[in-house]
Amino acid sequence: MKLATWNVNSLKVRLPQVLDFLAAQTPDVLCLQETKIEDDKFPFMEIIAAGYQAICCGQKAYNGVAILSRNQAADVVMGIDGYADPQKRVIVATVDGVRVICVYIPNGESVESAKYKYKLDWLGRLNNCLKLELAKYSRLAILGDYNIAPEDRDVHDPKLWEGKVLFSEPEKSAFKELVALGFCDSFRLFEQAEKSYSWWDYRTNGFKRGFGLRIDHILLSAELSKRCKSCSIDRDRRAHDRPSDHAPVMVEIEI
DNA sequence: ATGGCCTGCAACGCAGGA
Repeated sequence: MKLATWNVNSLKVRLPQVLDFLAAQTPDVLCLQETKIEDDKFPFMEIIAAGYQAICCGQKAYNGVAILSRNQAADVVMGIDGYADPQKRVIVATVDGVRVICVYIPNGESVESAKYKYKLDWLGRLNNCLKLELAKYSRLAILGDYNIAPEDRDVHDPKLWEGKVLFSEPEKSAFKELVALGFCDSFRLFEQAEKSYSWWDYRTNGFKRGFGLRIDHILLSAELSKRCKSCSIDRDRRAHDRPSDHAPVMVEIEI
C-alpha cells in the first residue's frame, strides 16, 4: 500500500501535476493540503477519470484539505472533533483498513504573531485528537504539512533558523509530543540522503540553492511502522515548471 | 542582499504562505 501527501498550493493550478503524480506513482491514498478551493468547485470529474475517489474539506482562497483514494473512504470526519475551527485543515477517513488523517498544521507566521499562538493551541488539540484515534485504530497514519522542521538535519541552516517559526523550541516540542503518543517519523526509519527537504522558498530561489526545510511528514503508528518498507520525498516535482513550493512525500507499507 | 515569488480575490494592491 502506498500513502502519499502533498501540499499543492492551489489544486486549481496544480491539478495537471496531481494527475501526473497519480499516474506516475499510483498511490493508494494521496492527501492534499492547501487546495484553496470550495467543495462545490472541487475537480471530482478529473479525479474520478484518473481512477480515484475524493473527499474534500475546502474553503475559498485559503487552506483546504482532501483525500484521494483508489478505494472507498469510510467513516469520514471533517476537522477535529469538538473544535469549531473555521479554517479547513483536517480530513480523516478509513481506507483499506488504515485510518488516514490528513493535516495542514498552521504556519504561525512568526513567533511574535497571534497566528503562532493559534498554531501551538491547534497542535494541542491535534494531540488530543490523535490520542483518541490511537485508542480506536491501531493502523493509523497522519500525513501532511506540519509546518515544523523537527531536527537540525531537517533545516539547511539550523543556525539561521534557530528560534524562528517552523523551527522554534515550542514547535519542536509539540512535534515530539505527537510522536511520543506512539508514532514514528517514517522518513527516519530509513537511510536518507543528507539535505533532504520537502519545502523550498519560492522567493530565495531556494530550490536551486538547496535552501529547504523538511516540514511535510508521515507519522505512523507502531502497527504500521513495522510494516513500512520505504519513505521518500519526490523532490524532482519541485523542479517542475510552475511547481508547488512543496514536494510530495510517500510511504510504502506491506499490508 | 535588510532583497528576491506564488496564489486568490478583487481589483490594479492586499492577505497569506513559510
